[in-house]
Amino acid sequence: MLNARARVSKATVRRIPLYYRAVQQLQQQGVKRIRSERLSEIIHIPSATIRRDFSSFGELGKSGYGYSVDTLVDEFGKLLEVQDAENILLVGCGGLGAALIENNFRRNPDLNITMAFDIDPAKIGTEIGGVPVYDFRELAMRVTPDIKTAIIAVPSSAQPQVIPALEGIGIDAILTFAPQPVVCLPTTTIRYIDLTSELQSLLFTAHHQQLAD
Amino acid sequence: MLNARARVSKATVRRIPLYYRAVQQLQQQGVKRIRSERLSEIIHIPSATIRRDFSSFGELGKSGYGYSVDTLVDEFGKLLEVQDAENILLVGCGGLGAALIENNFRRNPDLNITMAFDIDPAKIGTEIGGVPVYDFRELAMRVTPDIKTAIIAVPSSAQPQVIPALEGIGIDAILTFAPQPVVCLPTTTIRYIDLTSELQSLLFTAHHQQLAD
DNA sequence: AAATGTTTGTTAATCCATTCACATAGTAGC
DNA sequence: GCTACTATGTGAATGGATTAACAAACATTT
Repeated sequence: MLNARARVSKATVRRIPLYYRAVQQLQQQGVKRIRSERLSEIIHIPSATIRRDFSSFGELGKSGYGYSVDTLVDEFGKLLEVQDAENILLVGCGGLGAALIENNFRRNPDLNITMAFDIDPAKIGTEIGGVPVYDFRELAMRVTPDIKTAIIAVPSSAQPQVIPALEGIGIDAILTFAPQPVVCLPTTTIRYIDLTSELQSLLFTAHHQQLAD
Repeated sequence: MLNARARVSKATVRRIPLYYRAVQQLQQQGVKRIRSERLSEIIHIPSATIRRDFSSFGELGKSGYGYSVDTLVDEFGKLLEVQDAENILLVGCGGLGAALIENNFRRNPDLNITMAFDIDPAKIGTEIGGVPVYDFRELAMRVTPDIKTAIIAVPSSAQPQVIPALEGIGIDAILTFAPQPVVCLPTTTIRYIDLTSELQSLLFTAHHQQLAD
């Protein structure tokens, strides 16, 4: 599994889910073996990059043969720990939060939003897509100790109060849609999805493009 | 404005929206000048990176003084073309699509989702947050020629049909939530937001982290 | 107006990631 | 088993982005 000698670069980490999804699809199609060159055509990542990425997880392939699809599914599955379910809490049940609950990463049975929090009395006590919505002030009371991951979909201004509360109950991985930059504990891994920034930088590139990007 | 001699790196482009948002906030707070060192504390980007980024747009600052907040707001506003409204169409009015319409980038009056498309008869003809939902088969008929930008929030499997249709009506900038990699015209700028991948790579980092990231 | 202090813009150094290119190791056919 | 292919894994080269560090430019104070 994780090759102690080789370090896995950040860029590689961001690609693991793409690899995993692609080899899963191949497996479902009954494909048994895959060459880096062919995989490159499917996911639009250069074959040299694929080979280097794969090799940082050990020697997964065979010269003159390629990679066994089953092996890749296994290995990436282990890397992403898809065997043990990841229970996730969500803070903020506005339109975006509700959409995330309803979606609930349906393709990935190991990813489950199991509870949600809000401060709106109209929402507290209800269920969204079978997921109970609790009062955010009852966070510590309601949360189960298996939950280490949170998704934040609250207005940016509310985020500075949310993060310390989450850290206080043992959350160490946070995905947030609020662009407000925050200070968090060194043990907390945080990732931002900033929809407005994505759109604005996309438009900048489109408007100023000489060459395709 | 755009400094012809200096080229703007992709990494810089992705930061422009963050800079714009920060200097707007400073302006609203009545702040007149800002040093790169101080801005660095606010947005958590190293001051050297900020200075290098800013200098790629011309000499915006003054030695021994810093940057005028008003100048920065002006310049970044011009770069992002916030004076002329960008009309956007949305394809796919499921939970996520509806949430995006209702949000509609409210902080940015220049970004407007003005029409939406779906193939569900139950949705066609309705309005979501004041935005009309049309039949996707009427795309060419309904679209106005001012629209050059689209957001796709359809199931991944439907995306290969959606993209060529959009390109056919002159769309050249696409933001999509469907991770399915696609081939598109060289003149089309496309950006993916892949929620599952973001979450999976976040979890990988959190689980395997020795050092904070 | 001179002296002191501050902060930029940029050159050089470093770091990280991608890509090339090929020796090596294995496959497939005969 | 031997020969001709094929595709990996990786050392070396390249490219892109970040960071350090400082001369030059301006502000401020006296």
